[in-house]
Amino acid sequence: MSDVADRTRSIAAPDGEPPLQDRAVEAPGLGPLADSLGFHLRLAQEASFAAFAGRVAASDPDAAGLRPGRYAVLALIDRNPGLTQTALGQASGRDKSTLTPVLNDLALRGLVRRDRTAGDKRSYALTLTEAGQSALRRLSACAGEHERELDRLVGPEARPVLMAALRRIAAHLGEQNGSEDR
Amino acid sequence: MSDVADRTRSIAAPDGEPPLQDRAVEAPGLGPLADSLGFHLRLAQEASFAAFAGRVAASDPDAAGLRPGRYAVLALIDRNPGLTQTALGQASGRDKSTLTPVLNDLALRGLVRRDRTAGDKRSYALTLTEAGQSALRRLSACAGEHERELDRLVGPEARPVLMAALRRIAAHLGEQNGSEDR
DNA sequence: TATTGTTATACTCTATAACTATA
DNA sequence: TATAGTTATAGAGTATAACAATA
Repeated sequence: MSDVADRTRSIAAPDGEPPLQDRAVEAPGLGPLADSLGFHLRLAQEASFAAFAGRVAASDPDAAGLRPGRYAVLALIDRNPGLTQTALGQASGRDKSTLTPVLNDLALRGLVRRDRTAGDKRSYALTLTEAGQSALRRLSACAGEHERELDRLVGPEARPVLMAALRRIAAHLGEQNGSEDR
Repeated sequence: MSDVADRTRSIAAPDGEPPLQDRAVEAPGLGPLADSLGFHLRLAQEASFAAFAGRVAASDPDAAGLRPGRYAVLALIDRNPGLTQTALGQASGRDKSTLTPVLNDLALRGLVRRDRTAGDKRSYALTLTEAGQSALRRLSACAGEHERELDRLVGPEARPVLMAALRRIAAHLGEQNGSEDR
C-alpha cells in the first residue's frame, strides 16, 4: 500500500479484460464496469444524444438549441394536439414545473402555441404553430437519419431485441422509481 | 386548425400505435418516438440510473450522494490505482475540470487520496483510502444487485445482444462527437 | 379541497476559458 | 510551448415547495 507506482504495475485482471501492465498509465481498464449494462447504457445514451444534437446543429443552424428533449416535446404536441402541460409532463416523464421554461422557450421561438381551453380555464391547450410544424419536419428528418444510423450500427436482427430490452428496463424500473404521481 | 378539441379527437395513428380517440386527454401517444431507439435508450438509462441511486440510498444512508457517476469514479480508481485525473477523465469521458469538484467531494468524504507523484509534480496519483475501498465494496454490492435485476429484465439470450449493441453505439457514435481531445 | 400552471429556488452534471505550477 | 490541475463562470436539465387562479 506504500508504493503507488508499484501497485499500478501489479493490477490483476480478474474478469474479461486483457491483463496489461502499466495500464493505469497507458489505458485505464474499466474493471467491473466493463461488463455492466447500466454503464454501457449510459455511454450509448450519451453518444446517441450527442450525435443527434450534432446532426441537428449541422443540418440547420436555426435549430441550434433544439436538443433531443425539445424534439420530443414538439413531437408529442404534434401527435397529441391540444394536450395540457401536465399531460405532456406525464408523457415525457418530467414534472410540470420542468416544462414551463421549456414551453416558454418554444413559444418564444414561435413554435408552440398555448391557448386557454374553453372547458378548464386553468389549463392550456398546446399546439404547434406553422413554424413549429416546419421545425418539427426538419428535426424529424434528422431524427430519421439518426435512427437509421442507430439501426445500421445495431443490425436488423438485434434491433427488436434491443428495443424490447430497453422497453422492459424502462417500464419495470420506472415503476419503482420516479413515477410517484408526476 | 381552428378547433383544437376537434383535432384532438381526430388524430390518426399511422404506425404501430392503437388508434384511440381522445388520446391526448387520456393517454398521450408517443408518435414517432414510439419506435425510436434513441428515445428508449434515454428512458432506459434514466430508469436504470434512478434505480441504482435508489438502491444505494436505501441500502446505506451514508452513501447518499454516491450516484452512479461517483461509483464509476471509485471503481476506475480502484481498478487503476495511481492514475491521474486527466487519465480518469479520459476513461470516463469527462473533461478534467469536471472531475475536480467530484474528486474534492470524494476526498472530503475520505474516500479518495490524491498524492503528488514523484516523477511529474503537476499530476496527482489517485488511490482509494480504506474507507474508499469499503464504500466501493458496498456500492459494488448494490451495483451487482442492480446488474442482476437488469439481467433478469433483459433475459439471458438478449443480454449479449444488448451489450454488443450498446458497445457499438457508444464506440461508433462516440468517435464522431465529444471525443475531441478530452 | 384539489388541480393547473408559474415562480422561486436549488442541486447536479457538464463544459470552456483563463490561470498556476510545473514540464 | 505544452501539460496537469484549479478556478471562475455558464448553461442545460431536473426537482420541490409555495403560490394564484380556477375547479
